[in-house]
Amino acid sequence: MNKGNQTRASILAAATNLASKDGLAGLSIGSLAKDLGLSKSGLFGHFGSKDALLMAVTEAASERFVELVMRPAFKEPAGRPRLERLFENWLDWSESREFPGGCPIMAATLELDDQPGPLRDYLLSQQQRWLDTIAQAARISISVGHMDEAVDCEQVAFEFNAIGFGYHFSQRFLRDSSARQKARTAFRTLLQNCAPTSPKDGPPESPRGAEATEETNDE
Amino acid sequence: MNKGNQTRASILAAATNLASKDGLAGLSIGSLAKDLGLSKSGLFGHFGSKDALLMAVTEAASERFVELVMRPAFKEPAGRPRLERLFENWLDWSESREFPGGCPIMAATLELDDQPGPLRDYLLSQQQRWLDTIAQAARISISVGHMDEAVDCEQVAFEFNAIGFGYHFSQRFLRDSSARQKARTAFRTLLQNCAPTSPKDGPPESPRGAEATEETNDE
DNA sequence: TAAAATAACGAACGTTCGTGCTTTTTTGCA
DNA sequence: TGCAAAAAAGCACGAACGTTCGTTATTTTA
Repeated sequence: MNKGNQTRASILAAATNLASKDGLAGLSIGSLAKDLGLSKSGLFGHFGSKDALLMAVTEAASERFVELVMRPAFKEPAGRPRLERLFENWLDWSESREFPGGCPIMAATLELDDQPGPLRDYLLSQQQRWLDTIAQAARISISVGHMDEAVDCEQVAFEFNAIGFGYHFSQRFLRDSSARQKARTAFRTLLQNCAPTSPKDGPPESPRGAEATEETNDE
Repeated sequence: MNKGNQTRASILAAATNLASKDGLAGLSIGSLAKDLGLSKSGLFGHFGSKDALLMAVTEAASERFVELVMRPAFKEPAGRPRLERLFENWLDWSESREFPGGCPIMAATLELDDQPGPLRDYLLSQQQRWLDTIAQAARISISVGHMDEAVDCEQVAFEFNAIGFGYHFSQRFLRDSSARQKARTAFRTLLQNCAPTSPKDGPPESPRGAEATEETNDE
């Protein structure tokens, strides 16, 4: 590996750390350079602009997410085990030592929800990919008989994701030490509600997500 | 009302707007003054420091939250209706025209999870109050027979909150037009899972939250 | 209506921001 | 070992940041 790419990588690592703690907006080239013992201009030369640096940080984190969270889950057998693995990997990722300030993608997502531009576009595509992966895993779960056919897979993805957000909030902001257990409990309930009508444990119940058109009073 | 308090109020309103879109970190006195047609120093004099301004914005939003979300829910009968009202009010609040960039409290929460100080302390106390309110409403629901006695109310608060976060994400970042419906569905499922063992509709099921000590492999 | 208090102003402070230049140092290859 | 290329540093810029100052204009109180 070149010297250039090498320091570029170390810059990205330090930048990820900083962005994790202070957000993308809180990431300044000056402080980043000081942390690394580099000059501002020397660091700057590696990326050409602040926006390019932010994009590079985001891309790096995103690729790492695929590597650590998504990819290993596909070694699990299709269906419920894969979904469970996706969930556990995500929690692990969220409290990884790699991100002392929490998942930078989630932080960036909430930071950029009203700031259009290529960075938001990229994040959006990645988030949709993530939700698609969950929904697709749910669809496979149905086809292998781990879930009821009436289950709404988009709804499952929504709730899967919601539990993750709730966990992140409880863990990082509230510092609730039982956050992970609560997230696990919520996730188990979610899967349980999706179980086929004749599972080996638990009584039958009405599967969720079948009520596409329902009575909604307002809106 | 004094002239001073009057402009102070208008400053707070404009600042809330700005913070809603760009986050607390993105709120600058210069741009705020320009928006209002004031001088920087004139605006500055009302608060004495940037931190004080941020705190004032947060307090104002928090008080408004109590007024618009929490308070009206207590006009509903105790139990399930109150919980439902809390939830709907929260969703309404989240997409209120008052906050073009989404709930500033939620944004601040995710922004400050690693920045200790009085502002974080205040937000933490408010968030805990919010979660306590939900848990307490669940406890009352049990006592009036709307929920099973085995229900873990802290767990309910966690999931209630998680659905709200998931909604905020889907609505504001993904721009998913069915976000609200998904959130409603998730919430209805949550309540359904908490129903007493002999409800008038739906088959019996194992109530949640009773598994305090369980097998957890790692961690 | 006169006096006291407050609100708002404009200019300037020192600092940090991102970003260009130019120069020096380091690296990798013939 | 010498030399071109790449990397890093140095310096400077214009703008924006939060903040302080002294002064003027406007309210409020007496």
